Amino acid sequence: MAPKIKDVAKYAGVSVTTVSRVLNGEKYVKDDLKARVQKAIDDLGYSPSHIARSLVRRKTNLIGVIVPDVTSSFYSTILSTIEKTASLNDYNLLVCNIIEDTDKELKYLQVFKEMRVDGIIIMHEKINEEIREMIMKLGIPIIFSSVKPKDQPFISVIIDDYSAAYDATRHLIDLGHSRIGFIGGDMNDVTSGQNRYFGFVHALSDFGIEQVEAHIKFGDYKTRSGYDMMKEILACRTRPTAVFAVSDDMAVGAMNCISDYGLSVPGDISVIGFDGSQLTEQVRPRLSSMEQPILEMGKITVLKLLDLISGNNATLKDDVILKHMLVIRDSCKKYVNREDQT
Amino acid sequence: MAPKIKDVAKYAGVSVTTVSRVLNGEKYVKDDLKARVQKAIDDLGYSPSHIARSLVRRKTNLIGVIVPDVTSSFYSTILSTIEKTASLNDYNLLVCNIIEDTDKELKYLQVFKEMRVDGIIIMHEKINEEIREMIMKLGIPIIFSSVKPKDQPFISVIIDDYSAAYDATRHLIDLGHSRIGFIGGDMNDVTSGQNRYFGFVHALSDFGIEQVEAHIKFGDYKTRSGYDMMKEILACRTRPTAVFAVSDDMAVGAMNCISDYGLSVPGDISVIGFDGSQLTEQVRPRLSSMEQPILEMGKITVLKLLDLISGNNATLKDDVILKHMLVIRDSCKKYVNREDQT
DNA sequence: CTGAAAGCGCTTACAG
DNA sequence: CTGAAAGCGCTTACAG
Repeated sequence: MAPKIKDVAKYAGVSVTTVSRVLNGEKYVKDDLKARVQKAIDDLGYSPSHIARSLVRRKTNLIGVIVPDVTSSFYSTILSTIEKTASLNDYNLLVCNIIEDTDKELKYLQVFKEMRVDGIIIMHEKINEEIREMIMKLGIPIIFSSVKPKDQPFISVIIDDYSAAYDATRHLIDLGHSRIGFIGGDMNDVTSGQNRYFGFVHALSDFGIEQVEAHIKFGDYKTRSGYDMMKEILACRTRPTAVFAVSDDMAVGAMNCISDYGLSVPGDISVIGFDGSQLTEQVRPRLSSMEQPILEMGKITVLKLLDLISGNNATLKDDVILKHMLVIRDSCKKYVNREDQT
Repeated sequence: MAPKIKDVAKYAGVSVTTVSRVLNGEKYVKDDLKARVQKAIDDLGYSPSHIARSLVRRKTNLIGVIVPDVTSSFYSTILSTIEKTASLNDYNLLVCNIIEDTDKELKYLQVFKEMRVDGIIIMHEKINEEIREMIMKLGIPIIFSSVKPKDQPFISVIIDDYSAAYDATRHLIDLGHSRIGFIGGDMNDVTSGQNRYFGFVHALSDFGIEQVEAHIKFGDYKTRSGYDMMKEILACRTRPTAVFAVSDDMAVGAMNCISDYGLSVPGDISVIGFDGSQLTEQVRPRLSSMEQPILEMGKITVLKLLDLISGNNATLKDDVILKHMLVIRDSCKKYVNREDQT
């Protein structure tokens, strides 16, 4: 059995109170006692039970994290920076991977409650009434990262998805494209579904560009659905000359589809993605993308949560809006009218 | 403040012992009492403190996981299946992301100790003396997943990396290639460095194929290094007609390099990867790969660990060796002698 | 079938 | 500066 504080006290010939004091770096311990205790700790290889400490301190230094899909390039990256920031601040992560599974999510929230985690980070916006209620009842500080669920009082760290989508579309327009396809997300998602869609639509209308319904599809953010949606778009009589997909994964799927159908990116169709995941550099042509500041987003999410936990309520009610950034790579080119060419 | 067991007892008019009993589903509680307690629990919205329970039960249902890099396609996939299996068995994951940072790893092992995790999963094999000692002293059940550190008494769930690499090389040989490049891992890693390298080398020699030193490079398993190593290989006077990279990420880097240099995969150079990550399907051409059974590996790792935790020591000393599997996609083709062609 | 009491391994007033 | 004692929120013999 691992030694306990009592063993250390006995070994050092002091009270457990004194041992506790040197453990917690309190002053008011004479140097010689402190030294004896330290020696006892070293000799016995003692380390305090976090469990027991948590119980009395009413603080676990645990953060529960709900990720929609760790295998996604975007989420794994934001998770890695969340982990890093948490670790730097002596917090540990209880990671829960949810793949659109409300029951599992409820179960995990229950676990978070029983574990008495100090805070929670959620990275999806499919918050139904049941989950919403659960969260409210929990009474645990919570922050949403990269999303902002509809009509919820929760704090988010996000970008302005509407403007980001607008700017991405604008980029294609600036390149001379006027037949622009769109592969959106789930329209039940406000942040990554609706906002990005409306950014796209409004950019089109602001520049007097016609919206072709058949060129507008909605996927689930993953590569596979980007592929499938692109396939449907390519089946149309007239094809778009550019496509905007609201996730890099879908954009890559779209690129693959285009190339599997014997067309070229960006020769025949330009493609722009969204997120700024590492996939953008792993594919050829390298994918232009409207990037989220992923590392900063994860970091700020944790810092903000730690603020909430320590009760810094000043101005904490506000969302943090980070800046998006267009990163141009090789998947988009200027539109050239083929007929003019000949 | 959240209600405690005492509050429930008072509300229901019974002792805390009785409440505890219905909480733990013990028999020997009269139905009417049980009903009253259940009602009290529901009315008060009570849920037991996992912290307090852990303290007395000496069991936390926590598994500490050390991942070398969650943003890697391979590790995020194995992590997701580990999480799934753990969750199904009512275990939770404390996730630690290590990027070759011994200090952080030691710190985390210390945290695992203080947290009194029930078990540990480690997914890298860079176990130096310090870490080894730490692990031994911990006295916590531990399993290595996908790797087997050199000269350590720890149990691993792995494939036969030597044979897998041999078979991957053999595939290229069967396709008629005789100038075969190799992008290996860290030769300090027995599993993914040495074993794969020797599998490659022995396949060559078994088939009487010359080993060209200039075509043999070593990276760090990531896309970037696959790119850089391929660049060095391409700088040689004679180029290989096929390349085997010991991770899919590096293989993709190699493919990208080849294509950036105006050559084609598999037209000019065939490429085969290793792991079977989802990247294989996300790139074009789709990457042939010597695949590890990732999902099974993660699952078995957890189940084996749970066995260890519950003290099933029978035959537990043995590693689990899973089967590798060659998955042929579009990145390799039969070698055709250009001179014969003309 | 039920409850009072001890104990899990710590921290924290309180008293000296 | 130091220690005895209470308490964190549970479970588990033990007794009845």
